[in-house]
Amino acid sequence: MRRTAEDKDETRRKIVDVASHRLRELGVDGAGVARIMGDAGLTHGGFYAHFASKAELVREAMQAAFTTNRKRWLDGLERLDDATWLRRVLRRYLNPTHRDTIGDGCPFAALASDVAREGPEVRAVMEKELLETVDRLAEHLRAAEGDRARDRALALAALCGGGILMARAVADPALSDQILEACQELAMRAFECPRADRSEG
Amino acid sequence: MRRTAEDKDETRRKIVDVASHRLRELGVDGAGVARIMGDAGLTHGGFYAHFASKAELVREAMQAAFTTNRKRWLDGLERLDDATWLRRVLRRYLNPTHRDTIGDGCPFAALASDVAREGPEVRAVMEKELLETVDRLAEHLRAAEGDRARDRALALAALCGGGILMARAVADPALSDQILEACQELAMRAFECPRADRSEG
DNA sequence: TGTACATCAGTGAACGCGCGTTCACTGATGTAC
DNA sequence: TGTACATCAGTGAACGCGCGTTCACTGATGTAC
Repeated sequence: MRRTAEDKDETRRKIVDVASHRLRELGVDGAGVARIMGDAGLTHGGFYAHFASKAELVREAMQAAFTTNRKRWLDGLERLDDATWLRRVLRRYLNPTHRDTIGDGCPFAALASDVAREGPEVRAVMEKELLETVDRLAEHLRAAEGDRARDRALALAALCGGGILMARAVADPALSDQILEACQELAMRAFECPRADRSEG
Repeated sequence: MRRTAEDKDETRRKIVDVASHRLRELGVDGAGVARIMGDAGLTHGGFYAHFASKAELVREAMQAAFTTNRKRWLDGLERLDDATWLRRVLRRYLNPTHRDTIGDGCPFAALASDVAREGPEVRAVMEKELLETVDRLAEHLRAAEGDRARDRALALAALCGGGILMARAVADPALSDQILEACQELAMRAFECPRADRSEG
């Protein structure tokens, strides 16, 4: 069954991709090596031909999830003015579909309390990826906020992540929707960009 | 070794108390029945004389943690005007000591992404307890926000919980402190109560 | 071109371990007479 | 008051299970001659 180096790379990417979804859905403890390998169409024994440990996979999968998600939230909005840009990003992120598809969604929201219990290596990956996103947000706050743009972006990220987390932690769907709306509104107000009407795809 | 009914109640309370701390520290999966019973000074076999299942304990422990924490954040501030009250609550909650003592801290922040993966019973407990806290916050926003007080309080809770979660998820202590400060500042601005100086215990 | 050999991605059984849960038991206590 | 019995909180061994990890192996491929 030997394949070329390219085949091996492809298998490895497949494992990371599956893991990035299963980790978000099931948590770091909940997503086992055997389950991930099985979903990638492999048996669990071969895992250590690709990764030194589960911890290494967790780090890579988290990184991959962040990369995909940044594109999802931020791409395609390049030509908008800052206020409109922010409104669009908030509406994309604090969104019922995002809330309901945890396996595809924001890895901070999916894994925040798991990562708080992990060691410094995992937290370092989370930090690097969060800051990458925060910097992207800060670019669009700089004109209004100047030197405080990064601090504002940190708090905005906390509000957004916290909003999704709270919306997922309650039982009543109507309340959950209300949380998402309320977080959007507070963010709009904090950044002085009044809420637009509901039109947009 | 039979004890009176009062002794049994006390044992049960002890188990719930230990569990409420261990769950926050180690997560729902990480805090095992044997570990919790051991820390309560018992053997694990006796667990089912007190609880129908681990899930039942998780629900009770979460509830107990919320009750203790509400007192911790909200008590002793009764005579303050709304703006000062909010400033004090934010400084108590978005606090490095709170961040560093996860086992004693806010159960939403400790367990948010765990609970997002749990069934409706656990989420119902989380919802009930979150709303109890949100109502307490809303009382102090009503004068300024009127009918929107509850929505504002929901978003404020998301910002605070998200702030602690993010502060715990990063590796660099200085950045972590900065996140806590930035969240306080954004909340102050959103509720138009300018930041006071650092004095207060 | 044909044959022999080396490589190594992936297989599948097995390791020790801790999980939630069950259960026969022990032994201090409360109750009945 | 003294004795016999019933109660049941707590003990500790055991259950099946899935975990992360290890390892001897298989067999398709690339390379050497």
